Amino acid sequence: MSATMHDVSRLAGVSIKTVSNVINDYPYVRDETRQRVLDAIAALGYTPNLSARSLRSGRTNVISLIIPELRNAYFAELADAVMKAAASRGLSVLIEQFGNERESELSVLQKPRGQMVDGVLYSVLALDEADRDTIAGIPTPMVLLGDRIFNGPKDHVTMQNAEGARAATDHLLSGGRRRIVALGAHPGEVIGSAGLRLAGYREALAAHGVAYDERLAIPVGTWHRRDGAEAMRAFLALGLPFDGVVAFNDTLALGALRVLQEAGLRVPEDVSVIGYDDIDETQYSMPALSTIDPGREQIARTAVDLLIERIEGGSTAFTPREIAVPFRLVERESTAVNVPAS
Amino acid sequence: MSATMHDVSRLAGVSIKTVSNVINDYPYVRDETRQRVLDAIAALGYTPNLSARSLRSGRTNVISLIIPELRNAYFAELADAVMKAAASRGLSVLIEQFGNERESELSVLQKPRGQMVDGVLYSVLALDEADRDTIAGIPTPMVLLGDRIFNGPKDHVTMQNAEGARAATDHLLSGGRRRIVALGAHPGEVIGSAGLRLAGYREALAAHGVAYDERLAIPVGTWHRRDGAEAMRAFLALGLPFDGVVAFNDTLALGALRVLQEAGLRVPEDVSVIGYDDIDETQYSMPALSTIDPGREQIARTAVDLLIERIEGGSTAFTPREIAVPFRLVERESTAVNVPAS
DNA sequence: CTGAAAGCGCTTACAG
DNA sequence: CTGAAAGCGCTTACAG
Repeated sequence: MSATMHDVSRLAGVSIKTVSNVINDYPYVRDETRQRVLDAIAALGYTPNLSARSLRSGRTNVISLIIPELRNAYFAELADAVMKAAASRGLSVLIEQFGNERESELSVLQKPRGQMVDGVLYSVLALDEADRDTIAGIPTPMVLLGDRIFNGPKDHVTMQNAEGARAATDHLLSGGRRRIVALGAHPGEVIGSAGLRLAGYREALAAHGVAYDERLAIPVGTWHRRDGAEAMRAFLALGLPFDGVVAFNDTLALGALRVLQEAGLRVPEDVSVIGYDDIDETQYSMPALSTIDPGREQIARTAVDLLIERIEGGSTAFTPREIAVPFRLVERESTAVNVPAS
Repeated sequence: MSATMHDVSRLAGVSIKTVSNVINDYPYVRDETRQRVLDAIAALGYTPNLSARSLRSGRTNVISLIIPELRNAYFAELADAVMKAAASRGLSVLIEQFGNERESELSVLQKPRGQMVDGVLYSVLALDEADRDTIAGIPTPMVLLGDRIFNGPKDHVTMQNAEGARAATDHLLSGGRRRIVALGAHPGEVIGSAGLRLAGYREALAAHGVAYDERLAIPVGTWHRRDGAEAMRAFLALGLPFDGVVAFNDTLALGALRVLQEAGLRVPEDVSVIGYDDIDETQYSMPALSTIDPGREQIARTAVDLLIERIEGGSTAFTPREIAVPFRLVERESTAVNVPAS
């Protein structure tokens, strides 16, 4: 029902190849011919059939972004950054969510929807080195975001988790805090964000000569606001002294903030609090939350660029690369007060 | 390079049509034949080429969702709901953002990416009745979300804006509040969310015999947290007495909440506050925010279902329908205290 | 229940 | 600078 290239070529009095040349900005078309074709396109309201183009060219110009959940502000902001980076390279983005279940993470990764996209950006959550072969076996060009799979089977854009957490902790220590809670630990984890951030926290303590007290490293499984609030409430009930909180993401920090204030503790006077991620909301919380900006925009741009190279180069062309994007310490109200070092 | 139907048919010793029948669950295939085909598919790791299928069938099984911005929690949650509703009907979702500029809203609507999707869900922001013909002229099956275009050119799923705002206002009035700020007005607007919500606010006042004081209807152009905070700060500077706030969305309410508390006003004791949208965060703010749940899940399901009907029925098959989804008042801490009626 | 054939609308060598 | 032809990998009548 809608016009095809044949209709355009007939109306313009040229061959279908010439129409294709005009559409694809092939340079060697006479101006007059080009104009005739352009006029015909406008007159017919012609738009190329993208399925036909994809079938023939093998490219869809769509990539997918596989994330746990869009309702999580961190991933919504990541998706926004990826969509903008992709748009600047002429790509559209198909978002797929897998939630918090390992099963569904695996099945989303493997389903044939992959046939409709040129490549995949995948923000790893539950999978780890044990799943290396599974991921290596996926033929679609793929770039990983996140931190769990090392010596990776695919290109990988990471943030500097340990370094960022170290800087966050150092920031509180430099403000005179000595009893600093680490909120969001995953005991036993080594290569995930929680493990790396805990390592950074410990490095900072060591550098300042402060002993690590494992009672201050609070385990929190999932990193939602409710989890942060509950964990902080439980910690307060223990009655241990503390003067700072390094939360392993902003959402945990915001949940903790609320509980601290309900308990009558002043932030930052009594407790200095810092998060991780620099989600938009940290600018507006009360008090505004200090945090680590992991370099989201740069992560998105880098990942899209690597993926395009993979797509164009054939996915097995060269060995996987790992790129760590620099972070930035963002100082706001929640850490604005120094105390005399004890 | 990857296997095709021909490879499968050759390996299974059947015709290509039989392979197609198996893949598409055509019932009249002998069990033994089906199994041979299934084995061949597994052996070759065959997955259908979706571009070829789309070219032939005219269907991509992808719809697009056109929204202002994913970083806004309301739209992230809407996108989540739409993706879940779409997935349950076998559809993927391509998200397109247009930001806050009218120009870009128009251009996203009209770009040929439409050729790659079966239909479009479009959350109207800046366009209105003046753009009716533009929207009517778009051939792609389309369902509108939002409130600005009436006697619409397309199917339309709306929330009950006026009724919801009326219920929110009535909730504060029933709690004894009499000087209620309306936060987020768009002066002169009639058919948009702001106009409708203001109308609902006024209806509730009238029903309680409270005179409308236009100094309490605070204009706020965009509805971000910063805007709510700034508008509330400016209002406090006027020194007018008030005891309640009906914010036209949750984000405004959260911004206002912070400023009220900074100014030493207690919520809900001194000022009762209610928002609109029921975004996840309202459960965790301090205090937890009362709000109107506009029925997001139902909006998403209804819109996806209408769109599928349009896609399957041909987009001009019947006259546009308008469906208003019921809302729900969600009472939380921010309105939990009644005061004696003055 | 299964097969042979046409064709969806493009792009891409190959010619000229 | 432009044309004629092949073919990407499916689905869909049409037969039998």
